Amino acid sequence: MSTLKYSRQRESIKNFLAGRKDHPTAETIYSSLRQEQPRISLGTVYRNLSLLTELGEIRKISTDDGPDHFDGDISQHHHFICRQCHQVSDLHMENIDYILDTAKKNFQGQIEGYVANFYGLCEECKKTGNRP
Amino acid sequence: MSTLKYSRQRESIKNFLAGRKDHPTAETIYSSLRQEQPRISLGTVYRNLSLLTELGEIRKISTDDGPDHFDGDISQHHHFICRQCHQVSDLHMENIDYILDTAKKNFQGQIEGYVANFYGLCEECKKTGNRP
DNA sequence: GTTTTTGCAAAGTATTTGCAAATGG
DNA sequence: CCATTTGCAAATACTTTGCAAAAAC
Repeated sequence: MSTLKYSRQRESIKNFLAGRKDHPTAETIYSSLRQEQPRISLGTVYRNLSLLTELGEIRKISTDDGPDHFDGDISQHHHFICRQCHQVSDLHMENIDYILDTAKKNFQGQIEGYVANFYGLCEECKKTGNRP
Repeated sequence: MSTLKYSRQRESIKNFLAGRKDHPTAETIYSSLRQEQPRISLGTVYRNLSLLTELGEIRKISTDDGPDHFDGDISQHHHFICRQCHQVSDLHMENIDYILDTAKKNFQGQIEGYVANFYGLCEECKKTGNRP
């Protein structure tokens, strides 16, 4: 296995994610970082996002459609995805990890984790009454 | 809005899904149906899968990586995705819809539904001791 | 006959990868 | 120096789409 070396790009990506409450896509991260580091490449962003996700330093949020989003907050929480504007927001709520126990009851394999995504209309889209 | 016309291709796709307990991808469905209908196209498969999903006659299963899977069983249940072989299996379990109520407590938007995917090692991969 | 659906191929979106050069330790 | 990371561009994976022909009604 290989040792991890410091990289300014990776550091920026981590910092960028840490400083935001929304959940940007690779493309968004790329565009933003490019203002400070004009030579950073999209490939590098993707490579580092994958690496950081594997390391468990950030979380990847896959939705039913569109690109993946990324979250610098790895604390226990879930996400809400608006079916209208596709915004991803945090959904801090009481711990529901007991659904793991419920799931394990009738399953032979080894369950290690779960992802719960909630769907609907975000506050904004609800207000503006946008149609499905 | 437009009226729906019968199509042999759409019917085959529905039947194919109804006759299986696994959760094939568009590509798998395409390959299988092609043995009976050599001229069916992948585009048609995708178009019908989207349509059937919108109509609520089948379910689309998006995972953290790889192509979407499809499920002909629209009864209330969840899915387990093996991190090793990427197989998707059914996880019939006690109803956990109350997590909706838990989620709604601290959220301003309108939550309409959720998707809970469970991850880990399937029975097979657990046995054969494949590494992560 | 009119509308919907198809097959085909081409385009679109999201992501990964090969490689030589740059950077880190 | 040697190992890792980068930028760039090309490649890949998955899905959607335009259009003329075929099928449904």
